[in-house]
Amino acid sequence: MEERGISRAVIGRLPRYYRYLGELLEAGVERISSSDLSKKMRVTASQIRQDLNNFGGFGQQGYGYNVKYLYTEIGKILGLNREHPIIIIGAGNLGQALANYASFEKSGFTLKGLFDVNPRLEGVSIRGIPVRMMDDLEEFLQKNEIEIAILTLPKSKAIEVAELVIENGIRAIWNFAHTDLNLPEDVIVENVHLSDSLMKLSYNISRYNEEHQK
Amino acid sequence: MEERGISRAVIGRLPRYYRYLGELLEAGVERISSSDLSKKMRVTASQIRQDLNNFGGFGQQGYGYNVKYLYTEIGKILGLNREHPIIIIGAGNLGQALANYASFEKSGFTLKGLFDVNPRLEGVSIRGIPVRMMDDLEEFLQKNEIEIAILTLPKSKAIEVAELVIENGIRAIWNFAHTDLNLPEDVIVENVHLSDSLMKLSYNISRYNEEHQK
DNA sequence: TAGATTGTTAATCGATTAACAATC
DNA sequence: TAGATTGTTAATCGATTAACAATC
Repeated sequence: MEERGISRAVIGRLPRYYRYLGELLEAGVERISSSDLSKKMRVTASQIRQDLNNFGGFGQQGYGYNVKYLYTEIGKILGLNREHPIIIIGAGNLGQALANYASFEKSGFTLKGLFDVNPRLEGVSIRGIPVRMMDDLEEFLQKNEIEIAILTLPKSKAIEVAELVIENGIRAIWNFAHTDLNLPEDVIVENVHLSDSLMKLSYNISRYNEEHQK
Repeated sequence: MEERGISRAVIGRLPRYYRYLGELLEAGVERISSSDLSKKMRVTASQIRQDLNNFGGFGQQGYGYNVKYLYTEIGKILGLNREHPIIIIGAGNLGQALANYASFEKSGFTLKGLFDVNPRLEGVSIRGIPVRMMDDLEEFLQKNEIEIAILTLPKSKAIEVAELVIENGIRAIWNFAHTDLNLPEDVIVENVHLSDSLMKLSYNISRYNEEHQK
């Protein structure tokens, strides 16, 4: 159904569309036109129609888009209709914050395991999932089908742990270590750099200050 | 020095350049050519030169770029040479994770205060900063010059708290609530949506799976 | 000087916007 | 049917890449 060769720019916008449609759905809105959505999201109506049409016609002339249908279809494109078994490696504050973030579950990301080196965390459970020690990781991966490993680890550990999980069948990594992981071609990685986003904020503040003291 | 009208795309790449240059600096590398940097970062050398030239000539023909100088200059462009007093509102796992992230300090973001509604956190300190109760926020903002408020709050609280801090002089917000904040024009906001990044990972997995079962 | 590599212009490519015919 | 709004083509705009003259 979905065509190959959709541009990065379009994909990058889909999650945001999905979120806004989710909000409309919760608010009980049944249908919406590209023009109304564009006002809400501060993008052009043209772009919304163009983006959606990459995947086929989800709307109807003279009517607009059915919110629930569109929400579901974008969910399918993003793969949110399947289950994604995940584990989190590194159960510090960030690991625990992610583990507690229940909305992931709603989108199909189900937490199967939590790992850490810190023996003090042994016995601790988060949302019913016990923190396991790193020594048990390899065996765990062999016994359980896990799709995504979420790494909240210090830079120094991230690379070796990434290699370990890949050896044991993991094909996708969501990386919060403060370094880009450069892994084999067939491993799918998203490197998250919160500090990049903070630096952009800082840049915008600088520009703002410059303009306002002229 | 820096010109107006630099494109978003360029700004978006600066933090990544900055990070890589930081790594080179730590590794003791003194100079680097756009071509070597391009291999390391998997972008074109042309793009690196084009990007940097938006801000003036940082390199030297026949030599390349001095790593330390370039690092410092990009830091200046991003505003990392100034101090940015910050507070974190919401001292749960995510708030604590951010408070503990010491590298922020290195880039000029100094933590001045931590706030939460949860009385159980009263008395808890993170890196020497005590968690204060939300009732004290307004007074605190009036007595201290704070530039950035970091919000790690549930959706339902985010909007009212954002309005409160803005009334008390905050001009920049780094927002981790699961909703976009639409605030007055003169407030600078970065909305962080971790789930967007996870959805992109999910999309990439889907495409990968499609291709490999053909 | 010869070699290397930038700064910068020109060419290409892709993404966004505008416009409108198709159609519900 | 008339009105509304999509799907889609064409026009515009911007960003990336290629090429090379300037210069260290």
